[in-house]
Amino acid sequence: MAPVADPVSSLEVHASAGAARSDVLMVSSDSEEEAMIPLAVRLKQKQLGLGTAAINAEETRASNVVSNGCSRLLEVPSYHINPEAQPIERNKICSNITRQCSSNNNAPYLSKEPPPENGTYLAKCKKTPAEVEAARQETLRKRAMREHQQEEKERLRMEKKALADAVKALRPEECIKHMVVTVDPGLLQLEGGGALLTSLHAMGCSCAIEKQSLPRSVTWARHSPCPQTGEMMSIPDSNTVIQVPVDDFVTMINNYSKRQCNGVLMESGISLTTWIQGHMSRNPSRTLSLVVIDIDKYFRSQNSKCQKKYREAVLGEEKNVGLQGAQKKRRKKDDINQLPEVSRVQVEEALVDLQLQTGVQVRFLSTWKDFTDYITMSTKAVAEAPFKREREKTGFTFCLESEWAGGQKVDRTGNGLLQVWKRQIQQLNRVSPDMASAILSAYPSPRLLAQAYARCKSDHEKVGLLADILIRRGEGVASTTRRVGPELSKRLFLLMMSCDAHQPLDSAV
Amino acid sequence: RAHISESDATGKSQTLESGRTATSWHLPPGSYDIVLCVDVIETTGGSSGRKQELVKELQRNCVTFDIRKLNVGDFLWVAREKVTPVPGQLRPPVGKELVLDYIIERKRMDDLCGSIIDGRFREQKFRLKRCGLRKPIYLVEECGSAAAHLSLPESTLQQAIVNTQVVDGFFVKRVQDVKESAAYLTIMTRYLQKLYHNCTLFCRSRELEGDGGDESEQTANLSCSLMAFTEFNYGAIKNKCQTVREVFARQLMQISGVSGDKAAAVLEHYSTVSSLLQAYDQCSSESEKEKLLSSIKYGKLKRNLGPALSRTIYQLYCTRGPLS
DNA sequence: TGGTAATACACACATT
DNA sequence: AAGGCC
DNA sequence: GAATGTGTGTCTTGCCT
Repeated sequence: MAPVADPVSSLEVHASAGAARSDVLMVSSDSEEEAMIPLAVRLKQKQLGLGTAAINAEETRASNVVSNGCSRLLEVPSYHINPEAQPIERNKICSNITRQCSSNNNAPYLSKEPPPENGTYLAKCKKTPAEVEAARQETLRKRAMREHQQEEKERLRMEKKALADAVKALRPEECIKHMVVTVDPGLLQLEGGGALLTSLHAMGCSCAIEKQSLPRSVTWARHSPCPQTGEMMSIPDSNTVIQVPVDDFVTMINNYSKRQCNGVLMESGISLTTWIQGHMSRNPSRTLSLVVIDIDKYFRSQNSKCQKKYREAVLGEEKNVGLQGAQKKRRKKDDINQLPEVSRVQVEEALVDLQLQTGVQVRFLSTWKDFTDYITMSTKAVAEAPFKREREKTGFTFCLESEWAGGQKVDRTGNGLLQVWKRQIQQLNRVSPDMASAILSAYPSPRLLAQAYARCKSDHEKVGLLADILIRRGEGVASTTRRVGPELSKRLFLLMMSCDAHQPLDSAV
Repeated sequence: RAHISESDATGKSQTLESGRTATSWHLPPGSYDIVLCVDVIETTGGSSGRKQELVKELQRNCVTFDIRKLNVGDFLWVAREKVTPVPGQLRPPVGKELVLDYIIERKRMDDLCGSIIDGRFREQKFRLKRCGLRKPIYLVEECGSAAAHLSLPESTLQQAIVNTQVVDGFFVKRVQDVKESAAYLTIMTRYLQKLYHNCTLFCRSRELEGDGGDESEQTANLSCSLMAFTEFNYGAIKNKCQTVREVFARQLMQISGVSGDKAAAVLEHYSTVSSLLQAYDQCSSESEKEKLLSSIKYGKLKRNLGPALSRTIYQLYCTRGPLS
C-alpha cells in the first residue's frame, strides 16, 4: 500500500473536519439589490395582472404606432423602425378611434362639423340627456385610454430599464460586484484563507463558504435578476480552480511515472490524469484548473537529500524512475521527507499527459498570497468573460485586425470627408494609397463616381470605367505611372453598384 | 543529430487554391512521423544567440524538428509521410503532411508587453482561434523571472495571461526560460509521437470546423481528422475574399464616431452602397436625407444613431461636388 | 402636451 | 397633486 | 479587453402653470 494518503481520502478528512457553513457577505451592492428587487417585482406584477399574449400584441402594436409618430416628427421614413409598417400616422389612427366612438353614441351627422344652422340650434337648446350621457361616456373613455397608455408607457420604460441593467451588470466595472465566489471550507482552514476572503471582499464581490463537490475548490456564480421573474438567481460558471496539496500532487506524479515504467497493465494508483478524468466524468460541464502551492519546498527537500539523483533526472540522460525507495528519514515528523521521490522532468511529463488527455492545466505558485492573487485575477476574468464574448459575437473582425486606423475625424462642415472617401477606397484588398489617390482625383466624391456610372451606356463601360486612370508613383523625373487596371475597376464597380450584399468582390477563377 | 531541413512554403506566391483536392486520403499507422515544426523567426534574427539557444537545446534532446515559415503560431507538429526514394529519381517524392491540432504561440514577457500595447496581442489570439487548429497553446516565458521593468505593471501582464486562459480558453504553459521551453517542446513531441504511434490519420478540410471549446472535448482528445499542412499554412495568410457587405461596413467605419455596432445597424437597413444611395434618391427633401439614418437603433439595445452621424454620412454620400 | 435646460450617461477615441 | 393650457 | 483617462454626442429628468 502507498504510504501516502490518497487524495480522495484526504478530501473526506478535510470535509468532515470543516464546518460546512454557508455564508454570503455582501460588500457594496447590498443597497442596490434591495432597491432593485421591488422594481422587478412591480414589473412582474403588472405582467401577471394583465394578460400575456393579448397584452403583448397590444403593446407591440402601440409601440409601432408611437414610433411612427416620432419618426414622422423627425421626418424619417417609418421603415427604419419597422420595415413592414405602413405610412399611417398616429393622429389619423386616433381620430378614427374617436370618430367611431362618437358614431356609436350620437347621430352620425353630428360627428364632426355641425352645419351652421344646426349649430345655432344646438347652441340654443341645452344638451339632451342622451348627449349628456354621451359626453360622460366620452370622458370616461378618454380617461381609460390615457390610463392604459400610461400603464403601457410605464411598462415599456420598466422593460427598457431592466434590459439596460442587465447590460450594465456585464460591464467590466460593475460585473464584478454581481459575482459570488464560492470557496470550499477546506481552503479556508489552511493558511491564508482569511486573506483570500479579505481580498475578494476588497475587490467588491460576494463570498460564500460551502462545501464543494470538489475538494479545496473555488467556483463562481453570477448573481443577477432573472429577466422573466425578476427574482435574483445565481448563474453558475463552469470554471473551477482546485488547490492540490503537494503531498497528493507528488504522489500522483509518482503514480504516473510508475505506470509509464512498469507498463499499462500494472495498476499503480491514482495519477493526476486519472484523478481529473474521474472528476470530469462525474460532471462533464466543468472547466477545471489546478493550483499547487510551494512545490519548491518539496524539491528543496529532495535536493538536499540526494543531489546526485536530482541532477541526473534534470539532465534526463538516464531513465531515472524515482520510486519511493529512498525514504529513510524520520517519518511522522516531516511529511515531505516520506514522500516519493520525483524529478522535475517527471512532473513535466505527467503535466503533458494531463494536458493532452484532459486539457487541464496546473499553476504552480510559491506563496498563499500568490494563490489569493490568482483567485482574484481569475475572478475578474470570469466576471468579464460574458461581456467580452458578446462583443466578439456582434462586432466585426476587422475592428482590431492589427493595422486598423481609427475613424477619420470630420467636423460639422464636412472637412475631412475627402480623406474618409480615400480611406473607403482603400478598404478593398490590394489598394495602395497611390491607387486610392488616383481614383480620388478623378472622382473626389462617391456621388460623382455614382453619376459617372449612371452615365455609362453599357455595363461593359461601367466595369472598365476606372481601368485607365493613371497612378503616379514617386516624384519628378523618377516617377512612374501605371494604370489602375481592369481588376480593381471591376471591384469598385461591384462595390458601388451591386445590390447583392454578399456579392464576392474578388472574382472567382 | 537533429534533422534540419529548410522546406520553405513560400508564403505569398502560392496559387489560389493550394493543391489539395477533395480526395480524402489517409495515412496508415507507421507510414508517417510526428515532427515538430519551428517557425523560422524563432531561430533567426534579432537577439543573435538567444534564438539559437532553443535550437541547440532541442538538438541536445534529440528532437527531430523542422524549421519553416509559419504564417501563424511559433510551433506546431505535422504528421509527415515517410517517403522511400524511387529508383531513377534523385529527389524522393514529396510526402503528404497533416498538421496536428496543437499550435503554440511562444511569448516572452517583454513581447507580451509590447503586444498588449500596440494591439497585436488581441489580434494574435484571434488568429489562433480561427487558424483551424483546435488546441492553441500559449507558452509564456520568463514568468517569475527578474522583475523586468517593462512599460506595463506586472499585475496587468498576469491578468492578461489569466484572461487568455479563462476567457479565450487557451492552454497556458508557463516556463522560466528558453531551456524550459525546449524541455516542454521536447516532452510534447515525444508524447505526441507516442500518442500517434498507432493511428490512422485522415485529411480534413478547413471547412466545417465548429471550433467550440478546446478542452471541452476531453474524451476525443485524439483527433485523427487533420488538415494538410499546405492548406493550413496558406489559409493562415489573410487574403480572404471580400463581399460588398463587408467592405461597405469597413467603409462606414472610416468616419469617426462609427463603430462596429453602428455600422452593423446601418447595414441592417442598407446592406449595400447601392441601396443606401437609392434611399437617398428617394427622399423628397434634403432634410429628409440628412435624418435618413438618425433614428436607426444600434448596439446593446435600441440606442439612436443620432442626427449628427446621420448628417455626416449624408454629406459623404450626397455631396454632388468634390469633398473637402 | 411639448419643449426645453441640465444633468447623467455611453461611447468613440486618445495616453502612462 | 391634479388639471387644463396651446 | 491592460488599465485608465479624456472628450463627442445621446438620454434621462425635472420644470413650466
